[in-house]
Amino acid sequence: MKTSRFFIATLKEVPAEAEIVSHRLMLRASLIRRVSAGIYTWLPLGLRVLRKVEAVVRQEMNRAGAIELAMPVVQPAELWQESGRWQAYGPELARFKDRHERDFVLQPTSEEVITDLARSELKSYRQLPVHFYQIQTKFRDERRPRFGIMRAREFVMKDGYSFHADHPGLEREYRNMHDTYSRIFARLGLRFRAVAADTGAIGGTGSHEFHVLAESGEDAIAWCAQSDYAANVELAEAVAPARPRAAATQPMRKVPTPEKKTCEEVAELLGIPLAQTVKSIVLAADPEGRNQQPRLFLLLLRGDHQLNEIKASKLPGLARFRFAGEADIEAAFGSRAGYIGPVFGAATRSALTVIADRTVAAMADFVCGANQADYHLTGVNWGRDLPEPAAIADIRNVVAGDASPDGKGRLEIVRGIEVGHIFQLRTKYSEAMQASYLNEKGEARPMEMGCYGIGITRVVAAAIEQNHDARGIAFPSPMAPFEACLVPIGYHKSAAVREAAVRLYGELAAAGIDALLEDREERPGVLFADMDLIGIPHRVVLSERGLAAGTAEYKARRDEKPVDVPLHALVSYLKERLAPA
RNA sequence: CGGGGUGUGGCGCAGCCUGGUAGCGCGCUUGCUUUGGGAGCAAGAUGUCGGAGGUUCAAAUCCUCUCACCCCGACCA
Repeated sequence: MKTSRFFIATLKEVPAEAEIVSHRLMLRASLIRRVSAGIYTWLPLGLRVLRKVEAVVRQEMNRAGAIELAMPVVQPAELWQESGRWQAYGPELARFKDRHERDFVLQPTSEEVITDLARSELKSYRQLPVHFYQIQTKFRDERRPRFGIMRAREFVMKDGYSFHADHPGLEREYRNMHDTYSRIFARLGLRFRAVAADTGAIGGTGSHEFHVLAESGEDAIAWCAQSDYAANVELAEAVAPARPRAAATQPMRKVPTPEKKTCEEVAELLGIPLAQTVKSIVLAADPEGRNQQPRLFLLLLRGDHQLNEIKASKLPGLARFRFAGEADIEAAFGSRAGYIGPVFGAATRSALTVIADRTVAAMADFVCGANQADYHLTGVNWGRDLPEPAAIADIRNVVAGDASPDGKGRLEIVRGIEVGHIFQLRTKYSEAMQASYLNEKGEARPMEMGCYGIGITRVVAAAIEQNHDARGIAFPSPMAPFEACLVPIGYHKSAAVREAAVRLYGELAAAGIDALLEDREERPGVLFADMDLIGIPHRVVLSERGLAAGTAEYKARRDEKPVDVPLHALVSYLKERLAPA
């Protein structure tokens, strides 16, 4: 491809709309342009990148035995009513009526349509297992689209759905997809990690997320260098301290702490480590009934730890909790928020449920609020100053240095961008939509289902987050818009350079190298800057000087300095660099 | 949805407080020079100042309403 006949519309300045690196670079490099919030045009350069990612995904999915099909973007409401998602999905699901006033949705995923297909086409165990997938546009009316293509409303996803006669069959395919996804992201040249994810209400062994590691990632991942444990922090278990609780060494004392409300302030005032303090969080669960009081829960966490709301919501009675208000707190504790604690009389105790984090349950001589404004208690000990906690649970986020739940080392925390998710759906949809098959005995059985997604468009943004420098994008070769570029110096001045460039370009094309010939009438600096910005991984420069010496100059995008390569050896040299396919 | 912010040539911004000829840089057009890391000089073109209403002799500027977009929180590929 000649650049003069392609569309490159790079920007020197960053549009004000962009905040994160990948978004800025995608705009500057002319990969995308915004049309509306969370809705983008993929310019020719960006589309090439997208297609390359798709190609790798498609190839590996096919290799894994999945079969590609294409389902509609516009889907009838009836199927969604049948699965229950018409009611369950909420405003993220874009709905509209056609001219006959019939309801439709813009699909955010396609479980309904695929299950509808399966129930009408798959009748016998002999037809199972089967795995269908598509690569196609999705729409989710996000409450807050952001970061350009990273969290768009319209995006491209590879979504696959597998059907099985039994759970072991599903588990086999699940492992197959786990391996396939790992191969895909490895082939794309990304540093990634597969992590255990929340399985929600469905349960089972079944859900992993694939995260591209990047500082700007929205998710925190806990992983263990000494084992293969990795989990989303939302899910990662904080195990109980290995050491038993120490014996009490201090008497309980009430100390004045005027205007010091947070654990940090109190620790600083008293000159003690933050880890010696206990913070008290009050949650309220509103009852279904009309005039009943909300039930209050006092959650105790070490001062330097954070509440994990997902874990809390899984405790009995807290499925739909909210944070208690000032009024709730004062009514129960007789003190302002900021000074409350677990040491109180029977009246208060009967009004609420105390839940201590595992770490707090093992603390001794700790500091907490005194349930009296401007006072805290020090030297507090379980069993002596207050009853042993009624309930002990894991309610905090893990932090770096925590023991790994598999007992094989310590956890580290890294940030990641979720680009893939695999899930064992089991029979959720097949039961709701009566997708059953006949087994060997002629009995009807609901199909076991799995679903598997990769955010194709997000992969592009994530790859840029992970691979960029001051000059622009440094695409991993497998997803670069072009594999190599040929930059002749003086293309429009020197017949020798022009002829050499055209000849070499022909040789590269013949060798199957997807190269870009930079023939725009611009100064060299402009051309170099553009090629660096759009992230072409390999660059060859031709000049009169080099031609006279019988050499061309080669530089990889990430190299500091170029090297001279004899012209006659250039194609084989390049092929070697491009190598691993 | 809640909170914060921004809308001025294609892009990045100043001007607004204190009302009075709409400006700067980049980009674009033409010409000359330049040509190994985003060139120089000269001459140009491009604005209903997001929209509507109001105050005023006069509104980019003050007031009201509205729309769009961005950023921070609960969700997901």
